[in-house]
Amino acid sequence: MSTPGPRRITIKDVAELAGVGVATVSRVLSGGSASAETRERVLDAATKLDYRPSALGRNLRQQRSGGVALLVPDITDGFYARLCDGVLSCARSYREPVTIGVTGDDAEQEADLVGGLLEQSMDRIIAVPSGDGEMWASVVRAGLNVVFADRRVWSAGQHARTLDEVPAVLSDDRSGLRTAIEYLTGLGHRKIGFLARQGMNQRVAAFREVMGDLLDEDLVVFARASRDSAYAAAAGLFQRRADLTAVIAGGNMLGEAAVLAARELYVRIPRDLSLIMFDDVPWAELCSPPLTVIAQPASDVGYRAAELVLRHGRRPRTVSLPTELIVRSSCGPRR
Amino acid sequence: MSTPGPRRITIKDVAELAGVGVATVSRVLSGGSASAETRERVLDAATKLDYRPSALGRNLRQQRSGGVALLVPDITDGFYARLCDGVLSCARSYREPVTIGVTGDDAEQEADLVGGLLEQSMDRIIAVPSGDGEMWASVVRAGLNVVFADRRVWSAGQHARTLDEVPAVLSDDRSGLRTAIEYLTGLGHRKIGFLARQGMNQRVAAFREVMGDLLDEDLVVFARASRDSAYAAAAGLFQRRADLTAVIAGGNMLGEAAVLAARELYVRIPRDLSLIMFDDVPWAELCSPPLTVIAQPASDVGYRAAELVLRHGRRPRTVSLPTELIVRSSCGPRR
DNA sequence: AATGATGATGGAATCGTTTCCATGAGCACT
DNA sequence: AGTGCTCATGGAAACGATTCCATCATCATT
Repeated sequence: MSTPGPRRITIKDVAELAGVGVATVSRVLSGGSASAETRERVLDAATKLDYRPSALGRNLRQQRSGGVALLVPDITDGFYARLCDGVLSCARSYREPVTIGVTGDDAEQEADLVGGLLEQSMDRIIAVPSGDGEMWASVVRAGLNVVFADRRVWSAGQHARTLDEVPAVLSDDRSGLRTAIEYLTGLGHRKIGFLARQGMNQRVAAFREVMGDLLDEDLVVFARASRDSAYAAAAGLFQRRADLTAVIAGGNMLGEAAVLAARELYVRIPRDLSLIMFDDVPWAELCSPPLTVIAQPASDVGYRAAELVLRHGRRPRTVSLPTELIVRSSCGPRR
Repeated sequence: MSTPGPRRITIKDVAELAGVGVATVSRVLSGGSASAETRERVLDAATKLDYRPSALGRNLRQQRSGGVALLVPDITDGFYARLCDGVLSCARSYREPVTIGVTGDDAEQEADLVGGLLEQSMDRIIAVPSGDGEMWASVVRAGLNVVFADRRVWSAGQHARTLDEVPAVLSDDRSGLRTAIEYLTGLGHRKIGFLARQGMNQRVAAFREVMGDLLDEDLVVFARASRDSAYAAAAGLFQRRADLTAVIAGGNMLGEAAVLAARELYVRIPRDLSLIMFDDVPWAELCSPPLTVIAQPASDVGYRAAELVLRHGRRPRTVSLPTELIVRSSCGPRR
């Protein structure tokens, strides 16, 4: 069926043509020391033969496969798509392949995925973590090079130490939220709701903190990862609490759900309800009315995380990227 | 710094504990023949030691690394994000890791990426191809297992044969376009424009064909992959041809650009201009006015493509998935 | 001149798996 | 009893790189 084909060019061929040993070729090609003359001969031979080192051989020897793994909850969500894009673009400049896995914000799936990566001897992971600290702690202790992006796992119990060591690139939810809430209170709003997705602990915590006395725990609701669940959460909140005058959606899917639910229930934005959404997606401007948003540097988060995991130099504990309130037309004064 | 740690459990350890040779262990674990008793002993030993085969060793021996590569123009585009999601979800059920690369619809970057994959000895690629046939033909001849998704490369010259053999999963642009154009002509439109992105040859060809006598070549315009370019193309078209009464956007980024440009230029949709967009994204419904779209089964395209490349059974040449016109409010009668 | 330090070099081991091949046992048939 | 067949089995050879280690040359220092 398939012809034997031309044998792959190996380091041995290069060594032979250059009249040196394989060890020397390896050294030259990976930047080790060698005399100028030898170096030239080797390089010559390599180009003449169009030699491409096999990642397979290298990987086995080094007991680690190259490349980076990236775990996100949902690649279909514009925010994570941009985050991926950032990672991809950084990894590209290092010529490192990126393996992507979708966790669906589910601890079990995440653990599964990580298991697969372990089997592949992947030792660099960028993750938007969903699972419990237990699992991540064990991964870190196994010597894997982990960087968290967008959120980190809560240090719990005995693993606190291990997990606090893990670098993370986050967007500064708190400051964005603060600006947003100040903006809303400035417009007279007092009953402000928050639409969250499970796993958004950090963001919710920031909301609670910034709201301070104004906080009404009954106004923060959680949805699962699906669109339907987001819609249900939004619709439920709107119906349950007629006194609600403003709401902050914790992500673009939540925002979408809020707009839809509002429309369905004849709640007019911004007349009856002011809406601010986390994450500035292209359609926020196309929406009717154009949505006021807290813009997040999704792509930068990914890029920086990739840098952290790839450069591997001195590692700052955690970096926090600024968010920005972009005012459009979805907020109005309290009526 | 790092402790030597417990040595990895290898097949040799299992063999020793089970009192058999490594060859036997390998056979048992990969479903070869062995006596019932031996099989049990091996399986026992493996679980007792919590043995995980190393993908590295296997890969080197088999001269191919597992997993699938996926090349898309832009992961930030909702359509391709869904396509990725489909691939990911299929690959998951085969426990195969997926490596994603972004081509930016650029032949050179694509070739670069493919080079990287070659180096990794990846031999299964799902691609939304951007590059020339030359390159893909050589990849296919090198024995790689390629499946095209969303579009295929045009068979040119001597490579026609090779490339026609490559399976592809496409969405049936033609039928969707036909319905859309019939819908528009039914509303009285005659001057119908098409906003395309470079590389959308197939879709443009379908447009030309379906339009037949109505086709005005001056009304089909091309943009590059960026948002800005899409906006420029749309705005340019709207300004240049005041007699335009309807336009079809070849993708969601083009549609977005069209809405924005129209708004900017005080072109009212659907009063002054009817708009139909390829791809039903969540925000199409949130847009003002809600957009009439040609829905594409992006996720299915990805899923089927992954199936094709992974199952590798008898391979149908090409499969075409249906598209559907979803009428909302962005089209009106010609004025 | 003897000694030591430095640097370039190549042979060989190593990584963990799959697979080729030879061996030997068991069995049926002549 | 001898022959041939089918199995299960294990040793050993790949796969292609990196890297340890020993060797040797060169040069400076005492």
